Amino acid sequence: MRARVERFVEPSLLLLLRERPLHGYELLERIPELGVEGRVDIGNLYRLLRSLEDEGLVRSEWSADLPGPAKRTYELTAEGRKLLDRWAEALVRARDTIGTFLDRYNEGR
Amino acid sequence: MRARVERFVEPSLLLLLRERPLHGYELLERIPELGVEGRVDIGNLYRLLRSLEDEGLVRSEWSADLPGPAKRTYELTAEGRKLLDRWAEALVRARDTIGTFLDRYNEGR
DNA sequence: ACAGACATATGTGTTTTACCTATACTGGCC
DNA sequence: GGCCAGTATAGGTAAAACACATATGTCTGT
Repeated sequence: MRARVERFVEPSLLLLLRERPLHGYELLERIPELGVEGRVDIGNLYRLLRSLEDEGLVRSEWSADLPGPAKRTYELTAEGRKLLDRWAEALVRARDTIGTFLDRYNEGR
Repeated sequence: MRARVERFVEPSLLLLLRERPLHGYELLERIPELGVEGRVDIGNLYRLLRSLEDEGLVRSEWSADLPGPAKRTYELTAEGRKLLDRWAEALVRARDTIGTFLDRYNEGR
C-alpha cells in the first residue's frame, strides 16, 4: 500500500511494556490504542519480541499460573527503557519534520 | 540504526517536483531542506525515480541543453500529484499518532 | 594530465514487511 | 462427547525496502 508511515510497532511495544508486563497477544490487542494504522502481523510481532529479547531490551518467561493457553509474559529491561527514550526523541524530531513538510506542502496549495 | 523514522524519501521527491522539475542529483541535494534525517542513498534514489516513472507518477527526459554531464529532468504527473496529496493526508494522521504516543510516553514520566 | 565535483546507474546482501500455515489450550454449545 | 470459535505462540517464505559498494562518463580548475 502506498502513502503509509511505518516503523511504529517497536516503540509501541516498548511503551506498552513500560506501563506493565504483558504477553504477546495482549500487546497485539493494545497496539491499536496508540493509533497504529493497519493491522499488525501477529507472526512478525512474535518475531520482533524474540529479537528484542535477544538484544536484552525485554525479558520474558512462561506464565504457568495464568489460565488458558500457555502465555509468555514480557517485561521491559533497563536497556529497553533507554531505547524507548531514544525512540521518543526520534519521534519528536519526526513530528517536527512532518510539520516542516506539511507547511511546505500547504504553501503550494 | 535503531530509533529512526523512515519512508520519507518518496513524498519528499513528489513535493520537490511539484514546485518545479528537477533532475535526480538536484533532488538529492534538496531533500535535506525537508528535514530528512540521515543521508539518502543515491543509487536507491535513482531506482525509486525510475519506478515512479514506471507507475506514471513522474515523467522524465534527458536535458541535452543544460551544460555538464547528461541530466535526466523529472516532472510530476497528475497521478503523482494525487499521490502527493494522499501522502499529505497520511502524514497528518502520522503526526497525530506520534502526538498520541508522546502524550502517553510523557504521562509515564 | 590529473583531481574532484557533478550525474546517472547497476550489483548485491541484509533487514523489514506481508501473507500464509501449523500447533495447542480453553470455553461454550448442541 | 464432539465441534467450533477465540486465545496464544510460532515458523515458512516471497516481496519490498534499505545500505553499501562499484562502474561510467562529463566538466572545471590547476
